[in-house]
Amino acid sequence: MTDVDIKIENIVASATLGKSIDLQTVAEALENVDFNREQFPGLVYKLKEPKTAALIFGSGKLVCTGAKSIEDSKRAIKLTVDMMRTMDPDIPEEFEIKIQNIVASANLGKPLNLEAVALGLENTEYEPEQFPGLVYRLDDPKVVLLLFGSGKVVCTGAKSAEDAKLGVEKTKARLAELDLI
Amino acid sequence: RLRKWQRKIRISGATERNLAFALSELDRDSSRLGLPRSVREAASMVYRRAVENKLIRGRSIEGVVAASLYAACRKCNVPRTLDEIAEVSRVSKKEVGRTYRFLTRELNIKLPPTSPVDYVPRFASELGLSGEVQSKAIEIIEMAMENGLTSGRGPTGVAAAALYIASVLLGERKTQRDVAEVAGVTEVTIRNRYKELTEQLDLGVTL
DNA sequence: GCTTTAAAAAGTAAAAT
DNA sequence: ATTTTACTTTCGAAAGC
Repeated sequence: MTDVDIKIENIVASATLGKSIDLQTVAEALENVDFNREQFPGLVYKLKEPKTAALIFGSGKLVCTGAKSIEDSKRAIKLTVDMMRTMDPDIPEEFEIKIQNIVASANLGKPLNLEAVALGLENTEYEPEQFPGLVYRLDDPKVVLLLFGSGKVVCTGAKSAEDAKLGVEKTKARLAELDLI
Repeated sequence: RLRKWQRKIRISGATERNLAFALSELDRDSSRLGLPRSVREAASMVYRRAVENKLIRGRSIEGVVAASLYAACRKCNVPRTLDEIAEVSRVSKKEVGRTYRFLTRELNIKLPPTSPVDYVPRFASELGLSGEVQSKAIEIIEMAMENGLTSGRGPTGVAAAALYIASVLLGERKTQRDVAEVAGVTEVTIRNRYKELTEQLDLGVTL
């Protein structure tokens, strides 16, 4: 009844190094880097393994996106910071990493009649003219789901894998409760 | 007190000016879209309610007018797409959509997603198709809805494909290109929709 | 609100073959 | 006419306009 397989598709995490960074120096030392201060204050650093992209800021804070597991996300951040430390030895070894958002996909198994779901389910937005998915906002856990006619689902906004899974399970239970699935 | 009174006059003057501007903007957009007076009145009602609830703050009058008109069209079952609204107003599609969501939420306006059926009369008349073809198209759309073939699909694409099929079935054939043009979708979309409809519904004819 | 990043879902669009 | 690329929606953090 509550068995739903979730696949983590993307993780966004942030870290604070506690020391300001000279982005210009980093930008000049590496090739696989994008940096346009006028366009965006962060320097973009991409890793092939794990396949991620890091946004590094002058304040010493950074954001990592693209990882498919929490472990990979942390590993990518450590690799990125190690790279930065080769240019600035003062960057600390220990720093905090916070998972900010987890995007996961799942399949409810049966197709959904989105028109019916839009009428029966609460807190939904469904505008097929603009997007094929129905937006469903859950309060607990505080996540947002995109429901598709195929029965496939995307859950985003979760801070933990547990919440992402819980979000999908609660959605499935609510749909069953309303006889919409 | 005198000053307070003067400010009030100044403010109400500005309020009236803004309302006059909004209504002229509404008239301009409405006439460009060829909308009947009843829809304009419905839109002005939405706009006035937005003003009463102080929903204009931080938003442009043009944007609120465009969103009010978009909502009124849907409520009156003579829908215009966000693209069409954006074209006649000087508001981007994104802004119209965002303001529409805001207004419907704040004013508790609950509108079901646009039905492809509501696009049939307009598209059909622009194509010069008969009432029989329209009825057949609506019949096809209702079958599609019952079989879950409209979930997630754009209403204009479904309406266009249904009209195309109906025109062929009743011997008033229109080209996919002509139907696509009035519906504002591509021929590929019509093709994809009619493939799905003819494959999954018993429409009795091989196209 | 915008800018930048990544990723899935499914529909639609535009450009390439 | 089919394939590829790309944009729509959702989320969050970062610094600054």
